[in-house]
Amino acid sequence: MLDSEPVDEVARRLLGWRLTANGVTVRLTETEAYGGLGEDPASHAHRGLTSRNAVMFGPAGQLYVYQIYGMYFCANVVCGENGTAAAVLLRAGEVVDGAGLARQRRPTARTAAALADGPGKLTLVLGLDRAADNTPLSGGGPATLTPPDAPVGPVSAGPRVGVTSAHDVPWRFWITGDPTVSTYRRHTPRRRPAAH
DNA sequence: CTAAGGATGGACT
DNA sequence: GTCCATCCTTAGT
Repeated sequence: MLDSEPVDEVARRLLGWRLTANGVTVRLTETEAYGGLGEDPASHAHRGLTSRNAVMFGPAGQLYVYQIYGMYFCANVVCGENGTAAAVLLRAGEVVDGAGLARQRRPTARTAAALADGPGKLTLVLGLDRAADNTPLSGGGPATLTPPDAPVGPVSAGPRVGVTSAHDVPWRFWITGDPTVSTYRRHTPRRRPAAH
C-alpha cells in the first residue's frame, strides 16, 4: 500500500493507524502528503537528493525524521517505489497508550488532546529524534506502525500548514471533528531584523 | 479569540 | 547569510 498508491491517497489512509515508540502509542488523526522531485515545490525532495532527504528516495515504510527550527523534530512515513521521493508527514495524534510517559515528555500540555496536536509535539511524546531517522516502521525499529482496529470516521482535506508554495493543493488530511487535530495557521512571513 | 515575536541550529544558496 | 513541513508566551481585540 505504501509504495503502490499515490502519496495523497496514502496520507488519507494512514489516518487511524497507530504509531508506537518508546512506551507511547498514538492514533494518527492528521497527516500531510509531500510529493517527489520536481512535482511538489513544498517537498524537501523538490530540488533533488541531499544528505537530509536521502531517506525519501529509498523504499517505502521507512521513517524520515528531520530537525526543524533548531529544536523540534518532524516524523514522516516514506512512500513510493524505491527511487521515487515521497513521504507523509505525521502532524497529530491521540495518545491511546502510555499517557503517563506522554505527560512527562510534554509538561506544558494542559489537556490530553494537546499532548500531540502538532508535528513537533507528536515526536516529543513518542520520544523520536534524529536517531530514529531511516529506521523501519514494520517492526524491530524504534517506532512501529500498525493498522487501525476500528474504521475511522469522516475525513476532511485542506491546504497544508506552514507551506509557502502550493497553497492550492489540498494535501492535508484529518479526521473530521477530532479534538487532537492541530489548529490551522497560515505560514508566518519572515521578518527582517530591525534596521538601526 | 487572533496576532506577533523570540528561541535556536542545521541545511542549503 | 537566509530559510524553515514549529511551539510557546505575551499583548491586543
